[in-house]
Amino acid sequence: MTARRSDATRAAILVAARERFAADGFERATIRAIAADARIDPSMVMRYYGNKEALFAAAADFDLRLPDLGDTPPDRIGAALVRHFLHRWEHDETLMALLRTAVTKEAAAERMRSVFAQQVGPVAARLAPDPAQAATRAGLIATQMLGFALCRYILRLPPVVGLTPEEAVAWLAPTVQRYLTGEVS
Amino acid sequence: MTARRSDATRAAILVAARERFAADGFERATIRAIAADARIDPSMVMRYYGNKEALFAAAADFDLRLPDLGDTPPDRIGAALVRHFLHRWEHDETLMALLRTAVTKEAAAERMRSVFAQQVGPVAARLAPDPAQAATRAGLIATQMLGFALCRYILRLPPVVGLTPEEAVAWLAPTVQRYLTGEVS
DNA sequence: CTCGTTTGCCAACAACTGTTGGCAACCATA
DNA sequence: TATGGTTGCCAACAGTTGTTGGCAAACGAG
Repeated sequence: MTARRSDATRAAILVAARERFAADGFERATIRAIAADARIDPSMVMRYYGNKEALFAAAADFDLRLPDLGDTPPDRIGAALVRHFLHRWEHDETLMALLRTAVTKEAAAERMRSVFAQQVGPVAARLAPDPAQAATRAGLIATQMLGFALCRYILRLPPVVGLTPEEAVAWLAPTVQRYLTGEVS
Repeated sequence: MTARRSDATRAAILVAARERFAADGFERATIRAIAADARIDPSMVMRYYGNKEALFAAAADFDLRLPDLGDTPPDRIGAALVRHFLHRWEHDETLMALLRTAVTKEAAAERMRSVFAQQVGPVAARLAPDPAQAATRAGLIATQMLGFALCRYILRLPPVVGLTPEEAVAWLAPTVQRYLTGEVS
């Protein structure tokens, strides 16, 4: 596949779309605003991505990129996971775009579900004492990590915004660790 | 103040507005749809509530109604809080309307912040080992409770939806308890 | 150079949005 | 019964939205 001359435009649209979706959510991010950011005509967005939903699907294509964790001591996996989540969240606005949209668009919610099922699920499956609980444990981890992101990056609750990354890890790691490997109460 | 003849209409509008805001979020919930649900003309909504933002403010007026907890053993407060949150969430769509909107509307986010600061804050202030940490502890509780609500009621992650209320309490109570009274790691 | 394709912009459409003003029916009070 | 405010609906406005079709310039293969 040879590089097309319009690849730069396509990429610029994608970058602008991610920014707008992350900052405003799906409905408030308009094609016109995205096109203006990318310095092209709104009709180009339609030509290259079909429609707004497809553009979002392309812009919100996301991978958690969980590290292997194979050589991490089992009792430190919680901290490693929290640290990784935090890092991903701070350096990639795709997650923010996805969450802001998932709250009101079923298609985005479905993608969020699959991200956690396919990427956190396996980690839980490998480490949970009882494999039958793996999905539940992955779900519980999702509640804590997504809740933290919601409060810190979206709602911007002052006490949560004020935590340093290491303080956040110190507080959340035991929770995630317990959800992953702890006994059922 | 004598009861006006239009009070029933006002109330019907508010009920319909809460339902729509909870189900669709602020932008997708249209005045026309709300009016249709309430079986009145869209212009009535404007006459009685001024504009859409004011209508939302009226519909999303929310109180967590945290119980006194004065006679609850300190080590059971976590469970009591989780149980109460769950109950509130299942029986009042106002919280859902608020959360769905807070993700994209700053005014709603601000209300969410004040709900937690003014209603969860005092509980933490009374029970936290170090009063200086009260706000942080309240914030951490918010991350877990809002994250759980997000995953269960909005994103509908299957493993989280599948938990019975008592299972949810069993899993989350230790987390909330630690955030409230546990030592800093 | 020539010609078909690609890239881009402009203008417009149709649908939907929040919002407004006017008009008819109703009601309580005098 | 007359009057002034209340309740409700209809029609319309102005702005914004996603989306489309056509046209001009630039490009690349022959």
